Amino acid sequence: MPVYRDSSGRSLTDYPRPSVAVDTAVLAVIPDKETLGVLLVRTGDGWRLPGTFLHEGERLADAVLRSLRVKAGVSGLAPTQLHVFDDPSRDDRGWVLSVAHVDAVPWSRLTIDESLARVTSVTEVRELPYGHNQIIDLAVGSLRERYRASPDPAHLLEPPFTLRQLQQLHEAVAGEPLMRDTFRRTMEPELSPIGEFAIGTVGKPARLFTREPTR
Amino acid sequence: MPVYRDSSGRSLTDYPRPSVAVDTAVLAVIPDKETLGVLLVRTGDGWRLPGTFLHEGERLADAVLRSLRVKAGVSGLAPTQLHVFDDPSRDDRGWVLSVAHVDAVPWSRLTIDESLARVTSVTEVRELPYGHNQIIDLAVGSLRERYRASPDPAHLLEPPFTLRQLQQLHEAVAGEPLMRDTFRRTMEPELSPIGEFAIGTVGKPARLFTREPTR
DNA sequence: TTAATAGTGTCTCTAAGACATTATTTT
DNA sequence: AAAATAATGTCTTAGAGACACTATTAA
Repeated sequence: MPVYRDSSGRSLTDYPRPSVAVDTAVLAVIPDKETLGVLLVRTGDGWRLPGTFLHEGERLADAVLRSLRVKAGVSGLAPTQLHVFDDPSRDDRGWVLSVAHVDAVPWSRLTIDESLARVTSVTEVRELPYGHNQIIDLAVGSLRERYRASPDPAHLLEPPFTLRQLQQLHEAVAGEPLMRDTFRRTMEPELSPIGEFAIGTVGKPARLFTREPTR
Repeated sequence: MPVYRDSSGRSLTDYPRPSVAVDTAVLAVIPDKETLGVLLVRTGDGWRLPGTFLHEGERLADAVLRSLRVKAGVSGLAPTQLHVFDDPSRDDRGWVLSVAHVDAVPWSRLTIDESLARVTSVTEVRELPYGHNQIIDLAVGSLRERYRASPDPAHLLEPPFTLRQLQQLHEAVAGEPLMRDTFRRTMEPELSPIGEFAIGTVGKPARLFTREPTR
């Protein structure tokens, strides 16, 4: 295949190009705390979001998946782009653009090597390098937005589940209590009762739902 | 300044890197048509969105502004990132990432060289190369979202203006008629009457507003 | 039986939508 | 005066929020 030449006879690689990295905020609901946490990996002198440089011919999403397989043992995610951070002085190693990503994962699917990574509650994250705090803010806002109007869009809950379980998940994501009546009215049209009921719980057994829409 | 070396003794530029481009959908309301238009520039064999390669050490937003100064004679914009297009086979010239941007500009500030560029109604845009149709769709959706809840956020209208002028602008952006009562109730809290009235118009003179919030 | 929780009914208040009425201008 | 448009009032309906009541389980 012939190399493209522009009007000055130069190929694309004759011009300066930045390195391109991906950094990802992997969010999960921490079971005991009932709150959103973010996956951080250890560096020489602190913590940062997992990230990697884009390899030749690689898709951004694939670079994200590759970085997460190694650092957190998770696969099968579907990362979403948030923003490109492009401040030339952002990274002291050189000219590096970073494409920030977000995804959410069920806690049970995170298999973390404690010596390499940990999950920190988003309200307790310290100052991170490379503007990673800003990525976390964007990521949390983005996830909260998605969870406002529809039931568990990131599939953090394994169906079937009860409305209460769903609401507790949404409250953990939102970081605040939600109103029961409004929550039910908003979510129920997008749920299907499977005709069975929760067992072994105190109180009247709750109907079990799947995420399938009613229509 | 010493060059950074990784654990293999290589610098960042020893690894393959993509070229990074910016492509921008510049949207404006076409006066006669009362509809959204997008700025297209001529290429050898058709039309495309204005774009350019990122120069060394340059910010993405500055690359956008540089490309638009030349092609459309507009300056002072504030482009917003939409998405990074990263399909390695997207551009037949090589490995090129494109960061799509959007901005809106008052029609009166577009000074177009007819031999280089034109503005086409977004409903009449033909098939474009490099996935540029998708950028236009994202751009229009993004602008419509911004205009749903607040009065002329992109400052397409020069204050002072009447509620009718504002509604006509919003209808051009939305691409559909809006309900007068709802529109007024939504927008009026974020407008300040300047105490003067439109003159030379048929009917009862309308109050003039500025975009300043009432609080 | 009591405590806990689910499911359902319903009251009030507000906002959206729709429409009518009045005010004030140009033609 | 007639036509046009702005400004305002108000009626109806739907939904949000709040709360009460009933149903059904475990302890």
